Amino acid sequence: MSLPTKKRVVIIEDDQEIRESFSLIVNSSQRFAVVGAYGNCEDAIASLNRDKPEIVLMDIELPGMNGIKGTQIIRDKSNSTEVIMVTVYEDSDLVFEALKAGASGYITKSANYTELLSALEEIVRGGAPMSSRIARMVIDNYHINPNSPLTKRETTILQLISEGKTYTQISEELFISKETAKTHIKNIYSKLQVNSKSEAIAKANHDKLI
Amino acid sequence: MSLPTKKRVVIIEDDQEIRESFSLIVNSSQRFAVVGAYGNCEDAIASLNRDKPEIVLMDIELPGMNGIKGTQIIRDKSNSTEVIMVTVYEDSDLVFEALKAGASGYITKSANYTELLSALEEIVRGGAPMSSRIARMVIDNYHINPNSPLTKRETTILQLISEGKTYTQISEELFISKETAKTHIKNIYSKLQVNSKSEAIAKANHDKLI
DNA sequence: TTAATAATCACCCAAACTTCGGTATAATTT
DNA sequence: AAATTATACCGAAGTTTGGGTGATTATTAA
Repeated sequence: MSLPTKKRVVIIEDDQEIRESFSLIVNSSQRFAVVGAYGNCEDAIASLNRDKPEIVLMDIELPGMNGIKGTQIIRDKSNSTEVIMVTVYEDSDLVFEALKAGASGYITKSANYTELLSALEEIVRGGAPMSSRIARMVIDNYHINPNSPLTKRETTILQLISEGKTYTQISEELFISKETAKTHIKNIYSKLQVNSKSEAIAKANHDKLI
Repeated sequence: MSLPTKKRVVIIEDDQEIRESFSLIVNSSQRFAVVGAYGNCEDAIASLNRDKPEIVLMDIELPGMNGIKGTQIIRDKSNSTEVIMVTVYEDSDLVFEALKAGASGYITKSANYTELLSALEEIVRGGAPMSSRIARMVIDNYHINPNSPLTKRETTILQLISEGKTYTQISEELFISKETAKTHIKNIYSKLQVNSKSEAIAKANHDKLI
C-alpha cells in the first residue's frame, strides 16, 4: 500500500530564519510537506497554481502586500486552501480583519515545534487553531455591551431595526402605535448620535449594543 | 499562608446523574468548589445572590426556562460570572444564540473528567474553552460567502450601506453619480429580494455577503 | 474574432418612508 | 417629589424606493 498523501503546505514569511525553521518543522512530519516558502505574498500568489497548497502559513507583516490582503487573494483564487495566520501580534482589530479575510487559524510566532504541528493537525481535522487569548477575543466579540445607553425598550426596537423592519412593522410587532415607534427611534438616534437606521445598525454592531 | 480561594461553581443540569457526576469531578479539584447544583434556571437564579458563582456550567435543554435565556439573565444580574454551556448539541444556531446570550465557553456533555476540568481552568486563565467543531463554526462565521450573487461593485456598495452611508455619501466616496449608486442599490435589492437598506444589511449579515 | 452577456454608469418621475422638531400624558423607578 | 421610561400625535423637509430607459465598457463563449 502507498503512504497517505502528505498535505501541501506553503509558508509566507519574510524573515528567512523563521521561514527555514518553520519549513524544517513542517517537513519533519510524516503528514505534511512544504511545497513552497516565500518572503512575500506576490511571489506566493504567482506560484499558487503550481503549489496548490492545502494549507498556507501566513505572516501578517510582509514587504509589499500584507498578509491580510494576501489571505483575501489566496482565498479568492483557491477557496479550499486554509490559511493560518502566524504573527507576533494579538491585536484585536488585526485578528478580526484576518478572520474576515478568510483565515481559519491564528497562532503566534513564538509557536514551538509541537504547537505548530498541532495547529496544522487541527486544521486538517476541520478545527480552527488559535491561542486562548484569540479564542476569548473572538467569543467576547459576540457579547452584548452591558454599558449600553439604551433602555430595554429601545434595545428591542434597535434589534427590530437591525432585522430590517419598518416603522409600521415594528409598531405592529410590539403592539404600539407607529408614532410611538417613531419617538423611540428618535431617542435612539439622539443617544447614539446617528441619524438613520443604517447608521444606527452600524453603531449598534460596532458597540455591540444588540 | 492560606490556600488560594477556590473558584465558586454552579451547575445547572436537569439530569440528576450527570449533575452529580459533574459535581464530583469539579469538587475533586483543589481549584474549584460547587456552591450550588440545580435542575433548572429558575432555582439557580433565585439563589444567585447567595451562591455568587464565578463560573456556571449550564445545560441548554432544561425544564422551564432554557439555558440560553438563563444565561442572558444570569449575565445580566452578574456580569462577572462566566457561563460555560454544556450540551449534547453542536447545532450552529444554538451555539451563536448561546454566545450572544453571554456564554464564554461551549463544551459537550460527553466531556470527561479531564476535559471538564481543563475547560474550567481555561476560563480562569481568561480563555474560551470550546471543541474543535465549535471553534471552526465560530471562525467560519467571519468568512465571507464565496457564492455571493453580487458583483464586486455591488458588494462594495453594500459594504458602504452597512456602514450607514447615504446615497449621496456613497456616490461621493466612489466618484459616481447619485443616480448610479441608486441603480446599483436597486440591483442589489432585486438580487437579495429585499426593499430597504436595513433589510439588505440584515440579509447581508445573515448570508455573510460582506 | 465576433457575438453575447455581464457589469457599470446615468437620468426621470412619482410614491412611500424616514427624519426632525415640537408637545404631552401615564407609569415606573429612584 | 423628581427623573426616567414608555406611550401617543402632528406637520414639514428630506431621503429612499420602484418603475422605466439607455449607453459604454469589460468579459466570456461560440
